[in-house]
Amino acid sequence: MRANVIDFPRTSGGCSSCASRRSCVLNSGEFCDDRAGAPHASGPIARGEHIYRQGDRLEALYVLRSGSAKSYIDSEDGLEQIVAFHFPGELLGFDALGDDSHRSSVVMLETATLCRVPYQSCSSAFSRSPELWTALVRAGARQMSVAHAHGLALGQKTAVARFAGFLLDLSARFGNRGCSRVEFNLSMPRQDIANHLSLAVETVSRLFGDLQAGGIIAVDRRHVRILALDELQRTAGYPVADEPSAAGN
Amino acid sequence: MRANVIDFPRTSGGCSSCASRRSCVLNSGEFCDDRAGAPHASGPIARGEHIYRQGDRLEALYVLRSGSAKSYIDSEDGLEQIVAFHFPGELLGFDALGDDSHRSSVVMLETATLCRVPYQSCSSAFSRSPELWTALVRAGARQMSVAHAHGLALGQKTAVARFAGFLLDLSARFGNRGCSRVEFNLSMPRQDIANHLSLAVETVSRLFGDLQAGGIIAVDRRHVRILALDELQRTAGYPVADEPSAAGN
DNA sequence: CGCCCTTTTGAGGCATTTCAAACATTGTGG
DNA sequence: CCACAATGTTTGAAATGCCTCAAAAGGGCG
Repeated sequence: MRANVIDFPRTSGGCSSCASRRSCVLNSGEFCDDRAGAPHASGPIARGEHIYRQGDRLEALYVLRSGSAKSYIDSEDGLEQIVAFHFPGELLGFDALGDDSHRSSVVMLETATLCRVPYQSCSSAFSRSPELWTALVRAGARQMSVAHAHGLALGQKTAVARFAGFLLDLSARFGNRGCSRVEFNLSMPRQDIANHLSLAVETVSRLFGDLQAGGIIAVDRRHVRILALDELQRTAGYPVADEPSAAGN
Repeated sequence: MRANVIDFPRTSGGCSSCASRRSCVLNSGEFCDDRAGAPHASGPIARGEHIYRQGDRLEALYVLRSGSAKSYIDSEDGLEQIVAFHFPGELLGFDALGDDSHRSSVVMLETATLCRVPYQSCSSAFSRSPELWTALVRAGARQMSVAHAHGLALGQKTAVARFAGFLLDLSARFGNRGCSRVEFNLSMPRQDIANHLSLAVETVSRLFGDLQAGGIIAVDRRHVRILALDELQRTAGYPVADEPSAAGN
């Protein structure tokens, strides 16, 4: 259990030398090697730069290799919603497969690198590398579950519960990448957290304060330490011990 | 424009005689024919019956042939969220591809029939019928966009806007199936609408009343007529003419 | 015909937003 | 290196949209 790192490692080169290999959606077949045509890291992409924008024609899918990003959608009436935050190993662009044009935009939260997977059609993708294609579809289906769970949280959970759930989600994802589950740095501003959870920035700020006052977390700017994981889970609505579970709606 | 039917037609037999063919996710390749092994209609499934439940192992994907259904998820803390309503031609079960177990449950809202597409693995599915598989993945990706849009609505739109958007969504989907866009029957109770939009039943009831009072719709139990489509769109937040569009969050 | 489920209506409460302003932080140019 | 501007964060007080609670009316079905 070497889980005390609080920042993602960064390497260059092919998959075999990739620090994010362990949690990479591509890491499930022999295609993940330093062969010609295999996925490879891009050059560094700066914070604020877009990988693609809503409406862009689908040219490639991407896998985040290092750094972090957010994807968001714009509605016809000018609303904007951050659909997800992304960390190394995660698939970007799946939702463009519907009609070959991106239905969301992706922008980096910090300097990052990514692997580009050129795309032409499902058929060619599958023919070229069946395992790769299979892994991508499975990752897409998982994203669907995440989206649904997020929708449930947005509609039915209180502000604290959503917020606690957000921290736990980050905790788990960092943990899965070999980083600490209880201490990490947020790569996004409060505003982005607020938008993602559909809360006012002020509310997010207050929630940080409340959880800290309750001894559940310790916050310093973007640095977060989880002091009472069980309490945080309880707050998020996850049954921890033998609690009375609330009936839905 | 023969769009004056207010109920979905029902037929039996193969794809070539399917009344829902025009809007079917399967209708994009030669696999959609009355060959051996091609998709075929099931016997009638009664209202309240489940096709599969959250946690069930993935054995097949389904396409709704007639009738309507809802899919919902249960959270660890007992909350339940209706993720989507389904109409003829739509794909069911995509989210199970992530780890081969269903992440949601599907139950019929009225007596229905569906086509079963046995599933073993992405590879076998693709090998057996590349076009079918391609169509399914594309449908899955489109569902992702829908889920994201729904999340945006849940978090950032007011109750009326969500409700109006819901009616417009139904309107469009009925229209795409050759039914009337302005007059239709709801196949789900108020409670289900409320849950899907994350509102209280009482609120939904009041919203029906409000829109009717405003002359925008006419309601009689589950029968709905849209009297002022443009007003409804405005209410939903869609820019109709040259309106001031609100800045997002 | 009567029971039960669905739908409607009313009144009050509360979680979260909105508005307003101070404060901290980072980056920039002098 | 410091002043200044721009951005990000925190805190307080008032406003509000939707929910909760309570109860009655309407329809469907045995």
